[in-house]
Amino acid sequence: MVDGTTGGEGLLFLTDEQLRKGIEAMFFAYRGFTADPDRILEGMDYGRAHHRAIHFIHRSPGTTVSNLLAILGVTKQSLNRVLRSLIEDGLVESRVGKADKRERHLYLTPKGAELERQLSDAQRARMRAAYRAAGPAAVQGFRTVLEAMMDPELRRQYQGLRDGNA
Amino acid sequence: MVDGTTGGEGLLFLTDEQLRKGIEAMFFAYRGFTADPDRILEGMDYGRAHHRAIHFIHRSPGTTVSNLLAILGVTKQSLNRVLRSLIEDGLVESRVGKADKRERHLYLTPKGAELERQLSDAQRARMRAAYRAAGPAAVQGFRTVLEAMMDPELRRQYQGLRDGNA
DNA sequence: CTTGGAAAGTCAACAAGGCTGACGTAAATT
DNA sequence: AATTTACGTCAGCCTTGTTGACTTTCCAAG
Repeated sequence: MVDGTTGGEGLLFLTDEQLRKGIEAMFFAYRGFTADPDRILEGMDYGRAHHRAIHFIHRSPGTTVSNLLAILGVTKQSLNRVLRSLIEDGLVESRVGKADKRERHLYLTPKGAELERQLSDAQRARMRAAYRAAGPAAVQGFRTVLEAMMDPELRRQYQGLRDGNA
Repeated sequence: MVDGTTGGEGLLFLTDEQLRKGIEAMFFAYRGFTADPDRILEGMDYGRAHHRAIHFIHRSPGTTVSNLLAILGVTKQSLNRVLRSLIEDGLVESRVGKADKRERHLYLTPKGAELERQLSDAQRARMRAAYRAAGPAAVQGFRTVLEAMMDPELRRQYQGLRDGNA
């Protein structure tokens, strides 16, 4: 179907074989991407789901449960299980909203921030090594392709995200 | 720690903020990456684990269970459950090895190949759209960074993999 | 020929982290 | 006053990962 010779110019990067390579690169790279935090989390009572919650609360302090739900793309029951344990263990604080008292605003406690730092240090270290090895131009391309792979809705989450916290 | 001003030249791509963006890009992009096959699989009795097995059997017909184990990075009990259902349903064929009769060589049946095609068509379509939108230079960078992110052992799996099927 | 160990398969039990459905409560909105 | 929204929770289920124990088959070394 895609023969790479259609245009005669440089469409060889769109062959099925090149696409397969890209697909496998995503698979193997994602394993590396999660490996370090996973290693830190194992042994604690937490897993990848906790890491994700902590990450996004750190990034958007005061975010609501609804916002988090939209970003993470899980059900509230699933998120609640994770959040409950984090709150019980004193890593996350849940404050009733001032303007709208139905909402819960989420913050990392100092203890939560400490774990966040530990996890993201590990993840950033790998990322930094990869970036450094690949160079700025490659990083630019990396980000461009990833962005193009996202669902449009998630792309908006990724780019903007200043909305919703009016 | 990383201030981006150290060299005076172009190290801004190594700031913590840039790294965080990269981390989130991986997170959101991976969701898109798996979304289409997941959608096809839901309703069938299969999941992402079945997809992965089918993909790598398609790519390396005649591969052994051990090889697959090494590539997928799961326990044999986990893989076995998946493989068993695929074999029972007639998507995968397991042939006793000629040279070493302990080994099982795995092949897709026509029915298995048909599902593989369906799944990878969907995944490739998204990949192709992303590649096309980003352009060849970006794709080059994308692959370079992903490769740098892999664990060394997995990078070897990714690159080589003509071995092991003596 | 015997035996050690590798490859594969199987059973049981368990955990994380998804899901649906149903229900409750408080607060905001209409 | 009625409805909708935001959140929490209980119960139950599924997929996919895990460990541990055990068996069968088979190759290869002693």
